[in-house]
Order: sequence, then structure tokens, then C-alpha cells
Amino acid sequence: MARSAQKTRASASGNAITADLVAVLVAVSDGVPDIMTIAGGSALPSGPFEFTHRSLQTALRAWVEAQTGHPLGYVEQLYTFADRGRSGDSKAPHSISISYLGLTREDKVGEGFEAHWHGWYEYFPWEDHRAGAPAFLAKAVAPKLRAWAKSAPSPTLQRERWQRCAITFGLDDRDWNEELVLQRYELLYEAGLIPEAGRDNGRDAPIVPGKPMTADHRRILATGIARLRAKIKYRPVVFELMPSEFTLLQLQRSVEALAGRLVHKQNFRRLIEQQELVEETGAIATDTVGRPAKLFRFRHAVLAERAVAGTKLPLSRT
Amino acid sequence: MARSAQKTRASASGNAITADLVAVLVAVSDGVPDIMTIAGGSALPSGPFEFTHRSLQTALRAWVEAQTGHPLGYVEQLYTFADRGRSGDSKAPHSISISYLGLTREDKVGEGFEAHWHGWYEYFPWEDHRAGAPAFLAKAVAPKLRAWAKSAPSPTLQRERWQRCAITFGLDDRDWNEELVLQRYELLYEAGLIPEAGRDNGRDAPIVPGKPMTADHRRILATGIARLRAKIKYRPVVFELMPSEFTLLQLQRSVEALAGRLVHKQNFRRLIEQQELVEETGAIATDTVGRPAKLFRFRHAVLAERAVAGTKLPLSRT
DNA sequence: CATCTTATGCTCAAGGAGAGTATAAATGGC
DNA sequence: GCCATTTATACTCTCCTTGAGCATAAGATG
Repeated sequence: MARSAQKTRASASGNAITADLVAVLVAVSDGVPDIMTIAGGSALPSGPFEFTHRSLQTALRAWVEAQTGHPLGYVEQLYTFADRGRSGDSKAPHSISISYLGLTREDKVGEGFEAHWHGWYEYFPWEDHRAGAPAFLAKAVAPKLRAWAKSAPSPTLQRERWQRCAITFGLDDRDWNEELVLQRYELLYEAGLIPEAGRDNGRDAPIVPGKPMTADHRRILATGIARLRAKIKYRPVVFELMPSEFTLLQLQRSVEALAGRLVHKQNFRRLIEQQELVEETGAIATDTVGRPAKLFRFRHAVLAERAVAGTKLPLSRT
Repeated sequence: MARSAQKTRASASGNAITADLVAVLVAVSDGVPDIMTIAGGSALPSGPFEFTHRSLQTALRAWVEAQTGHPLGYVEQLYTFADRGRSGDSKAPHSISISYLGLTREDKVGEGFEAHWHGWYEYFPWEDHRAGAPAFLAKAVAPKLRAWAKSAPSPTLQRERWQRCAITFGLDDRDWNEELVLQRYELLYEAGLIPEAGRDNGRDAPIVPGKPMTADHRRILATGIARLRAKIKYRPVVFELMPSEFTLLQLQRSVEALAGRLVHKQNFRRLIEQQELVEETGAIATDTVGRPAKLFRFRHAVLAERAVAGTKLPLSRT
């Protein structure tokens, strides 16, 4: 007992570090998924964790509200990062980043805050496949990835690298998997195709379009997008992003905005309705082109069940 | 810009805290899912994080090997906890717990280590439904939960509480959902039915069977079990727990041990085989009752694909 | 050889998912 | 008012998956 138990208790001694909380705060407006940013769009809202707060979430909420004037609604933890060499500024004191995903209805940012919504595809243009795969993927990215794969030391490694590229980016006739946001980002990083990679290892030439961010914030954002894309398929979280009343098409557009791909309209409605997630308000959409649509509201009553039992969204092509 | 940017940068200043790494290390032997423990089975392997390590995972591996003599294989991060009032000893310096799930083939613990494998159902007896729902659930737990629900201030709250109980524990003819491990633990905690709750709020009478653990280690364990139960259904992680050669029944028993419920044998085989996750070794199981079974090995070749494309396991009744 | 136990092959029915057709209800231009 | 256009909504059809059960094979044991 002696040895291990003592080591366990050693946690009470020194070894102080600092921990930052980082928020990926998402909203959707008119088919654009937005994230809250500070510092001119180059960083996510964040701040140090202190034990004056009761919990991590409490601390996060306080920080985000202070920085953006925007209250947090739905929140879930994403991941805790601490790798060295990813900080951008390697002389800075080491710190852990505890990241969270938050969902809100979009709102104007209050006066006096240097916080802005930015479309997340500004940071990940290769992730938007609603109008088909972006042309620059095949034209520019794929060849660079192939070159990177070829640059591996052995033929076996070359093949493995290329297989990885093909799977994550849906090349060689594979399907595009919209959930692999983080894997794609990490791959581009490894291949040195984004500015963040150069910062850390001295390489140059950002080759792939897309706005970079401070430190590893873009990686955290990728983690958040991936989580959200996975989650909307089996939990009714989209509704956190919707106004209180909406048409089924608006709901569909929001899902498509998040997923970065289109959905079969009729099947989408079938699924939503048969799961009894929504109910008609009785009202009908005004200000509309074409036949006006019924307005729906989310049935909060099902939350207890569905939050646990699950939900399904159809996510296919066309 | 001034205001928010300064706040962000404040992270570089003081606010030091400590962070512990905690491991849920899982193995399976003969239909028993085991976890590695220290301190006589009352704690999970853990230790402080220091920045001398390159990453969180590196630090975790070092700690676990030092405490248990057991090297870590597959590892994934679980969750970062920091709620106050869950520490068991509220005068201890506050600390963050970063928890990980590790999978390994079971092995003897080396000499000189106070580490032991314990079946995880010792800590969560209500989670094992392989022989049907444990009798004490309906006989003892359900009435206590109903009493707790009734003790809510308003009729609405009473109904909500009971609905929550019924959903998470599969009462009132609902299906048992084996993934809700954490929710069930939290519910029992809230209802004051487990010793850990008494430690924190002065209540008494542990009423539900199951071994408690130090601090919030049992909560972390619940998180790990829940994650693993969810994950085996769509990622080929079970194989991390299997010996290099195994029969399909052994594989099935391992899945059942983890899921805590039985599986339809023929359908299980159908799924495993059609996904090409395994291949015959050519050998045949000896030391067997009944017709001898073919031995299989995991096809590592599919890892790259399946790690991403997903896998399916049938988890039903009977 | 009868019986027990496990392995393995096959069939069937119900439900779900992907995709397409058809019709309804608005708007704007002429 | 009529037509083209746009969106909403109702159905249908087919294929695949999943849950479940039946039947047979191949060993061990007494």
C-alpha cells in the first residue's frame, strides 16, 4: 500500500499549473453557423479558471458573459488540451485548456464588447459541402496531400498516409464524412498546410484557405464542430439554436448549415414529425415565397425522454 | 478590444491550481469486466499532472505504470471534473481531475504494487443485467426512488422526479438502457442512496448495495463504463480487451460483460463476420465443451477504415 | 448410443432509410 | 384572370437492417 498511496496523495503538494476555459459558442442565423469570437475573430472567448467559482461551468459562464455580454444556454464540455508545442508562444507559462461547447440563439453583441459572430466556414471552408465539395479541395488540397503522403520515408508509410488522407477527405471515390472535422484539421496540420503548423515548427506557406486562430483555438473549434455534427443526429440539440417558432424548412436549413451537407426534404420532415419533437403553433409563416408553411414549436415535454432515448436525423446527399 | 483582450491574457498571471490525472483502466477476464484499483479497491490509479511531461496522456501513462506496473495501451480522455463539494474532504486544496479511459488485456499485477483488479459490478451491482434485472432493483431501489420522488415539494416536481427515475432505471415497463450508467449513479447520489452522498451532505444510511470509492472516483468510473458501453457499439474497441486469438463466443461474452446484457448469438456472429473485423486463424479451440469453435484474430488491416467508418454490435434482449 | 453443449447456417417478418412522384397553395408578371 | 415559379405536403416503393427463431453439425460424456 505504502508506495502507491503516497504517490496518490502527492497531488496535495506543489505542481501548480494554470487552467484556461475556452468556449465554442455557436448560433445559427439564416443558414450560417456562427461562432462567437474575440480579438477581431482570431480567438475564442476564454479566461483563467479560479477556484472562487463553484464549478468549471460556472466559471465559463462568467467569463463568456463578461467578454461577450452574451449569456450561455446549453453547455457541454468538449475536451481538455495540454500538449506542449501547440501554444504558439512556447515561452508562455504552460497551461491547460478546458474547452466547452455552448449553443444559443443568435443575438446582437452588446455595446462595448469586442466580441463578434463569425461564420465557422470562414475558418473551415473545406467543411461546407452544401453546394457539393468545394472546388479547391480536389484542385488544390488533394494534390498537396498526395505530395505529403509521397514524402513519407517508406512505401508502406506512403500508402498509409494516403489512405488516411483519402478516408478523412473522402477522396478516391469515398464518401465525405462530415463528422471528421478534427481529423481533417489535424491532418492538414501534420502536412504543414495551415499557418498554425508553421508557427510551431518553422515551416512556411499557408496553402489551404481558411482563417487561422490564436494558439490552438482552431483545433478547439474543430473539436466543437465535430461534436455538434455528431450530436445533432441523435439528440434534439438543434432546437437550442432555433427561435421559439420556426418552419420545418428553417429547421432543416439549420441542420444543413451545421452538418455542411444537404438533406432529403421529405424524409427530413417524416423523421421530425414521427418523433413528435415538434407541434404546430397554429400560425402560418408570413413573409414567404411560395406556399406558406406552418409554424412549429419544439415540444419541451419530450426533452426528458428524448434527451435520453435519442433522436434521429437523416443526413444524406441531395 | 482593450477590455476583453486584457482579460483573456490574464491567464498568464496567477490563479495556480493543481490537476490530477485519474485512470479508468479496464480489462475483461472470463466474462468479468475488471478495473484497476489502488488503496484496497477504494480508489482509481491517479496522480498529479506536472509540466515536465509532454502531454496529459504521457503523464497519465507514467503514473499508471508507476502505480500498477501495468503499461497502458488504448487510451482516451473521459472528462474533466472540478465541482467543489464532491471532494469528500472539503479542506483539501481544490484540484481538477482529468480522467481517462484505458483498455488493456488483463495481466497479473507486478510484485510490490498495491494495485488490484476488481470486477466493476462490485461497484455497480445494479448495472449487471445479464441474468435479468437484479432483484434488488425492483425490491429495494425502486421503492426508495419512489419515496425520494414523492418527497419533492410540488406535485409537478414529484412527477418529474419519478419520470427521471423511471427512464434511467427502466421502471414502469420501460426498456433498460445500459448506457445511462452515469445518470443512474447521479440519481442515486441525489437521492442520497449511496454513501458518497452522505459524505458530502451529512445524510446517512447507504441503502443501495455496491462498494463506494474515495472522493468522486466512483463517479469517474461510472463515466468510464458509460463511455465504453456506448463506444463498443460503433468502434472496434472490444478487440483491445481480447487475447490475440479468440472464439466468437468469447468475443460475445466480453461484449456482454461490458454491456451488462445478453446478445442474440446468431445475429452477433452475422454482424461480426459481415463487417470483416475478424479472420480465421485456421486453428480450433481446444479445452472445450460442446462442438469446438474456430479461432479468430482481429484484422488490424481494417482499423484505419473502421476507426473512422464505424462498426455495429447488436445489443438486444435474450 | 443417447444426451448435452456449443457452433454454425438459413429463413422470415417488421421496420427504417433513401429516393422519387404527385399535388396543393401561395406570389408575381403579363 | 392565367401562367410560371416557388415552396409545402402527402404518398409510394424498394432495399437493407434488425430481431427472432428453426434446423443441423460436431464435439464430449456416461
